[in-house]
Amino acid sequence: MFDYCRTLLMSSNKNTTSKNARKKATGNSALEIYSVEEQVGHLLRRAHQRHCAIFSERIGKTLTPVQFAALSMIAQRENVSQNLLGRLIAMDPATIQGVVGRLAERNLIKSKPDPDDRRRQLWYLTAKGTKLLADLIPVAESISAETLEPLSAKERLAFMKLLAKLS
Amino acid sequence: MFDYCRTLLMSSNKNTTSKNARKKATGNSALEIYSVEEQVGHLLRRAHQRHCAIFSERIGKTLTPVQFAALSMIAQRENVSQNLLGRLIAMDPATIQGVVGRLAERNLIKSKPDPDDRRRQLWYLTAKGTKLLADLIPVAESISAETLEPLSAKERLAFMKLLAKLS
DNA sequence: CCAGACTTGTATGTATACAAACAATAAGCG
DNA sequence: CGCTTATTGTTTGTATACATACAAGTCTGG
Repeated sequence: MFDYCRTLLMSSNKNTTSKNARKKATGNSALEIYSVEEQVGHLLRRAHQRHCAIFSERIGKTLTPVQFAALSMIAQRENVSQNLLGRLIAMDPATIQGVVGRLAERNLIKSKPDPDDRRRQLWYLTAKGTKLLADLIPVAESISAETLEPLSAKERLAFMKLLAKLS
Repeated sequence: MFDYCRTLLMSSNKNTTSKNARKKATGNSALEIYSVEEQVGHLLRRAHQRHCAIFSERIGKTLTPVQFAALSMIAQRENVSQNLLGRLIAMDPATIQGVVGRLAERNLIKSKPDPDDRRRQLWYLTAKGTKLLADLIPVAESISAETLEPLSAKERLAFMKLLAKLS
């Protein structure tokens, strides 16, 4: 999963090299000047895509980035409800449900009813989940490093500061 | 679509405010120090999420960010094959197929066979697609601006430069 | 204490996003 | 020319991501 970006980087891209194939401007309309590739949104999408490709290369089929985030957060906040877990890592209730379900299916997390609220289940790591997470954290750190690898040490710091303001 | 991030920002977040609920460290293991929320990958995901929420707020159900990107690129490179289009905006062949299909269904784009390659269809904008794109480009520009709004003018420039290196 | 508002979790439907496998066509090479 | 390899597009299956609607439980103001 998520290897597409890498494939792109490695491919010869024979057909993408005709960079000057852009339409001749017949006027000055926005339509002929606007360039999606230079927009923040597109660059954010690409950067995230690249990160996921690196993640997938290192961690492969063990966990997805989102599953890893959920597992990490459950480690930080033991006995967390599904809903709160979602808010903590910015996931929709409908989304977190699937994530939690897949982690539970694999016995990485378990739940018990909340004594204070009959609607809630409180989630915690199993021994298997704890072990897996402990094994993966060093890898995750190297993934973060590789994601930022194109930047100098100074740039990395600056970038992280600015990025934090946009999330 | 994509309004979840906005909902989050606006909600009172009653249950997320207990920021010190983090487990007491009983040792010095990576497991108790590691913090997903501070990782590049997570921040990239959040920033992209926020951008999509802004996009959805402004453009709503008309087009998704990805559909808009595809439409824009077809405007820039008229008579582009599905596959090349995907490469130009960093989309999997399987993904771009669905995107192109939905745009075609709505008569925003059309295709003709490539005389040089019987496998290819060459895509171009319909009048309706051209009109829609022209109408949306100013909105898209304001979306980019709002996405970067938390940064100062200087910071925006710096951020875009660094982000471009990571995509 | 109770009616309305909110929260939690579920379900359904649509849209990315990608892996993997495939058929049809094209291109390269001996 | 045939053989191999690469490209194009499709299909299937899984995993986010979110809107929308909903049932069940909790909370709060009057």
